[in-house]
Amino acid sequence: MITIKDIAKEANVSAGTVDRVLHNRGGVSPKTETKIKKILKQKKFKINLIASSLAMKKHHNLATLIPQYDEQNLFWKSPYSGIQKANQEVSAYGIENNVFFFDQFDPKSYLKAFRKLIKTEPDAVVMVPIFVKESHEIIKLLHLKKIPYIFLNIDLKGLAFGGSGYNNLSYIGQKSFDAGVLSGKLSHLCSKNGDEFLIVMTRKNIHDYEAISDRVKGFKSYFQNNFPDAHIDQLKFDLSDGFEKVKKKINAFLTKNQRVKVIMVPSSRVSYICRAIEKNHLSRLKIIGFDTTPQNVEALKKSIVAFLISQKSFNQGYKSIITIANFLVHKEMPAKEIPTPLEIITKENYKYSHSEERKYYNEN
Amino acid sequence: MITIKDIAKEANVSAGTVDRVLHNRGGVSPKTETKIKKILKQKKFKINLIASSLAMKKHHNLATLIPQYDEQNLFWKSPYSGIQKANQEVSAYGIENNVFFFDQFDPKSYLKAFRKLIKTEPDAVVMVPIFVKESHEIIKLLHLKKIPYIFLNIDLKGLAFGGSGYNNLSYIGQKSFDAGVLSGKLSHLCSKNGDEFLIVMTRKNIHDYEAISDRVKGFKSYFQNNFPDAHIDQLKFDLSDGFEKVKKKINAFLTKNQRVKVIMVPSSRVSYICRAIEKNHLSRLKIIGFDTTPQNVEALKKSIVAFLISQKSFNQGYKSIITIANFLVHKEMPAKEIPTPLEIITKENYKYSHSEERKYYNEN
DNA sequence: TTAATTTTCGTGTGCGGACACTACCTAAAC
DNA sequence: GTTTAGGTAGTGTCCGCACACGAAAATTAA
Repeated sequence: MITIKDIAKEANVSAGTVDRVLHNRGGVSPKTETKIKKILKQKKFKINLIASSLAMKKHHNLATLIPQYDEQNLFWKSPYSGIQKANQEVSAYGIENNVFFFDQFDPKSYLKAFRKLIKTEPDAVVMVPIFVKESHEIIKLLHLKKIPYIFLNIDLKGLAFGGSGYNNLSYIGQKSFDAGVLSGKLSHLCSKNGDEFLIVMTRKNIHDYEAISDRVKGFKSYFQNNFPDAHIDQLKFDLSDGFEKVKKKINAFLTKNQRVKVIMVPSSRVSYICRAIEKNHLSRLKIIGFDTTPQNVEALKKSIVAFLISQKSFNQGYKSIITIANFLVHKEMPAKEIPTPLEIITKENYKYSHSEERKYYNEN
Repeated sequence: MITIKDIAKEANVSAGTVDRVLHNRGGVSPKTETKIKKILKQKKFKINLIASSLAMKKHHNLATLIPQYDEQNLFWKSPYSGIQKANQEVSAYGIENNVFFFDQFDPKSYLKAFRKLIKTEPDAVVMVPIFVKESHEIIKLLHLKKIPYIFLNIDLKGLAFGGSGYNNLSYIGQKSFDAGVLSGKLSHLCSKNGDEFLIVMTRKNIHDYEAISDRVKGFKSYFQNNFPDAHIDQLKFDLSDGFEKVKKKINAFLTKNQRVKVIMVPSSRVSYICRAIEKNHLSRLKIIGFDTTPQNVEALKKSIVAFLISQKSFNQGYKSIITIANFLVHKEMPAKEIPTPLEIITKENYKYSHSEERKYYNEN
């Protein structure tokens, strides 16, 4: 292993000078600089990240703004776990992360949580920009204070700051449209000629309306581009609809439309829909949904749901922190978009798919 | 962040004493030991791995024994890339890894490569135990020299050492049987009542016979457990069969058996089979294969292949090195089996699935 | 009580790099 | 010729931990 001292000796300079060259910190004459650079390349010197980050140890102060999860809505538990795992890892690098929760249905709590957050004067922010208007306010302030921020799970677009869009360092999450395309492909693969398709939308999680509608668009686009004659129906439910009403409506529809053989639920509420469907219908149906919430996985294991498309939200949370930590510590510029894999989960491969998440749970 | 010094101050002892407690190195009176341990827990002290590994920096010497890849057989390129990536990362921890290649069809080259390997006196070995008899010899020697070893990609079983099996630290790879079950599920999902299934086996890669036959067993078991009436045919080709012969045989079979609608190829040679199948047959077929070799991905993108089941061999290689490095540096005992996810790849999600591998390629 | 041991613990150094501080040298200004 | 500023380069300290060495304290033997 080549060290700075090795290079220094070779070039007849001190370690300090080599260091200056390595970090372009100036104060080195062109002659010695080129000499050192040559030796650097020749010996294939690479900074020892271990030693480097130990020596740097500035105290960085992160902040994270994410929705609170509860038993009704377990979706946000997963990214939070990933964030916790990452927090543990980066703490050795002198990075501390404060997490601030808000109610995903209450914009006011969002702003309130942010106000708390900003008081900690973070060096960078990871946020889930659920509410459009409020996020705009928040980001304006972050921009003003020159605090870098990244979007987690939701890719807020907008014509902010004179049409150039938001200046988030990165977006970490799923490409919803492509996820929809994939659900279209899977739907089609497990159908035969003449089968009809049904999209069931629930408005329970109003916030990710964007993502859900993109999935639907992707789904439709798959068929438009490949099998434009396919017959696609759509059912919409509202927050206010009770379970019984949903049940009645959907079963009536399925009774009337016996050729519907595949159902796609573009939200994470597929298990809810499954519970509403009567058994005599279930047997002829292939059902495709999103996200591996505990309830959805249950339905998958019972073979009620054929496919779940996972966005590995645990990894999303994990990656968001690691990404911003690398940015702060090693000045590593992340990609503007870090798309999550579109993971196809079935009853048969589930147990292999979230091993890291489960491992984390077991250890804690 | 809590440091050893913080603990020492709190306990009125020196850092050295805390260190002794932390590593059970003895020489500490029971009184102070319990006192320190209490404070350790109370303050939730965790060793700073960064500083720790910097201070430890013993020089570890790894060795890897894997098949050489070539244009005929690109499968082994992927794990090698993963290994290279890991090598880079662990080099900062003072770990050097020497890779030794052999011809996957030549047991002699396997032994020869190993003889070279053992001369470097490695502290641990990562190996792909392709050849049963020769591996037995190799492992006997490793056992004798007390060199820990892990299996990569192939899970060699055997009644060695008095029936207890091999003492590999870990196996990193796919659970072939379950991968077969998954292929069965996918096959079934994209079939309808009355469709017949065909398994096409090539004997080109004779070494992973075990894995391939396990996949077939898994495939069949899926149907036996769920749809025992399913009609499953099987075609076998030999190394000696030329492409033309394969072509003739398979097309004749498909012409005769028009109800065959799904083909499963349990090896990584699915694209080869696809090339052999005439277009008029292809249009009615759903084809499922294994491994994302460049040729297979090509067939996937052309919608000839419906599903590929990937074992993420890049990650396998990567993980094998990381695992053994953690074992050497942090004495972290790995799980006896580290199964790779069974990743379902389609045309639509391919681009999101191997991002790390591609990122690595781009950077190098 | 003192000497000889053994047990227990404190100190110092180094891992590789980052960075502040200082020392030197040259050249321009006086 | 002396002063001074500006550009270069060297030195030292610290990051948090591991480990060797030896000192102090406690115990035992004489």
